[in-house]
Amino acid sequence: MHMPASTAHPASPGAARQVTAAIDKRLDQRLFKALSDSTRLLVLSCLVKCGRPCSASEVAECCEVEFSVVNKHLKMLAAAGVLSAEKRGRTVWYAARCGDLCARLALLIDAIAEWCPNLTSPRGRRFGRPCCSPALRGD
Amino acid sequence: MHMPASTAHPASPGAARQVTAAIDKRLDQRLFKALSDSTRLLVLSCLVKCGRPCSASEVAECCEVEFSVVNKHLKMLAAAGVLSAEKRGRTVWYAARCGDLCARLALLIDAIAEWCPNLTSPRGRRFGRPCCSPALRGD
DNA sequence: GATATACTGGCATGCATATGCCAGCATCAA
DNA sequence: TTGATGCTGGCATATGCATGCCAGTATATC
Repeated sequence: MHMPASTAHPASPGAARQVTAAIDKRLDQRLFKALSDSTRLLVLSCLVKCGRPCSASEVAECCEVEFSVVNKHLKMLAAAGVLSAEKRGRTVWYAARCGDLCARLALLIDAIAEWCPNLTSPRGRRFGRPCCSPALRGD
Repeated sequence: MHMPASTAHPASPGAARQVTAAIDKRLDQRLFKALSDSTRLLVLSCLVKCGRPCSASEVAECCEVEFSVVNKHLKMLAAAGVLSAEKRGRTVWYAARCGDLCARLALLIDAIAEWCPNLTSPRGRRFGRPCCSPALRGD
């Protein structure tokens, strides 16, 4: 993982690491991690479609996944900010924090939009121009 | 405010699996996977900040990561649609497809927005109402 | 053709983590 | 109190995958 630094490349290794540190913060790797597992997507979809807070045992029953597995995924999703968790008595009620989820994904869009200003997505949202010219990209 | 645990769940297991299948397509798990690794984020940031197509060896030197490792990550990012790849002679030129990336993330927003209509993000984008009422969530 | 360059693909290794089981704790009802 | 319920956390196992090495292939140059 260690090679001599080069002057040929526009972005120095140090600069790249700084950029990555920023990306790690702004793109929120934990959110991607949380959404990159199929079981967690199943759990999330269950809660979103349910539309009300559910207990871990309800979700486990709905998803047909072992309780302790679902429980751990629920805690992870809550830690990533995708779910809200509220303990009442001996039961923890989990609910999809759709508002937060949308907002955080919007922040991702904004972060990437800063890289590529003035680009328009197919759905009509405005982002920016491609960061690489068509001639350079070869398209 | 208490949910009887014995009550049948609104979303049946079969329905949940169907929903998940849809989410797997629309939320594009592969994109999350591609963005959930720190080395791949480093590679992506290098290419984004560079602003022009780079060869695998350039990226490897820039990121101080072993060539074959970078090469595999570049292929994975390209397979996820994050990078464009064009072979010219014996060199493959990779470039960040910022436009596509923004567009695909916009699709994610749209997908989630359908779950939670009429919600506004802190940056002023409009998404929807929370899918769970404050009373049910206990806020 | 000979050689150097650039990439590809396979394999082994180590690490992270998803899963499943289970003991234990906290809470509630009788 | 006692028993039942619901969740927590630890452990072992299995799996996926990131990494690194290396042999092989494709291409360009001499």
